[in-house]
Amino acid sequence: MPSSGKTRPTSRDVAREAGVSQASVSLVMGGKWQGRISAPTAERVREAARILGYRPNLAARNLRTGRTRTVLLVVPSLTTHFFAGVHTGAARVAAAHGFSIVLYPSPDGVGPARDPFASAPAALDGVLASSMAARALTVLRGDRLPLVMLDSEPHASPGAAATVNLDIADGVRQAAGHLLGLGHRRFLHLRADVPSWTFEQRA
DNA sequence: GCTTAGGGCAGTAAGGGGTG
DNA sequence: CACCCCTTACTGCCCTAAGC
Repeated sequence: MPSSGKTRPTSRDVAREAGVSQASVSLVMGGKWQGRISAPTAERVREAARILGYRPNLAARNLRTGRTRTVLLVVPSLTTHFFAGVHTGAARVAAAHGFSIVLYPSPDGVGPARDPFASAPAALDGVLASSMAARALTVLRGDRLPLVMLDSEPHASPGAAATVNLDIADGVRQAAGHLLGLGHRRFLHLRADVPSWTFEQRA
């Protein structure tokens, strides 16, 4: 049972329940026990954790590792299907790698995005920015946070670890070709009045 | 009012007991 | 002696209590 009236069991509680040290619990729960802990002992630890309802304390883990396994996703808008899709995909991939995504809307994708935390570099492990200008993220990421740019001008993000873009120009060419093939000859391009690399490519 | 000590929690390097 | 399995001791940062 959880010790000393606490509402939440700790790894020490699990260790006591399983009859092992706290370090062994850490190895088993972290999936790093193979070769260091016997299978029966690992199973005993897992069973004790299950009985107590133990879940690792993320604050303590972050304290020890100095990492938060949290990535900030910065998007210009929360009300379009495109960015909903970006978030869904990012969250799915992040979860598969043990990361979580914090969504942060920065309505002006060009101007500087404000830091939503007291210090983003202390609260985050990285920044994903969709359809933003890299310079808009200076305040957010400082000179430490890794940055991946989505849907952004490839050569205007010198600090980015990677840039992921759709082949917008070819997509528009194909769409135009399709319409031409259907016999259409006059087109209207209705575009947003926002200075954006994506819109320029599309135009 | 300021400083110091200690608690909280999980991760990990280093080390030790037991066995073949 | 080598290896397996596990423990010990320490670390990180922040907050609070205790002491001066």
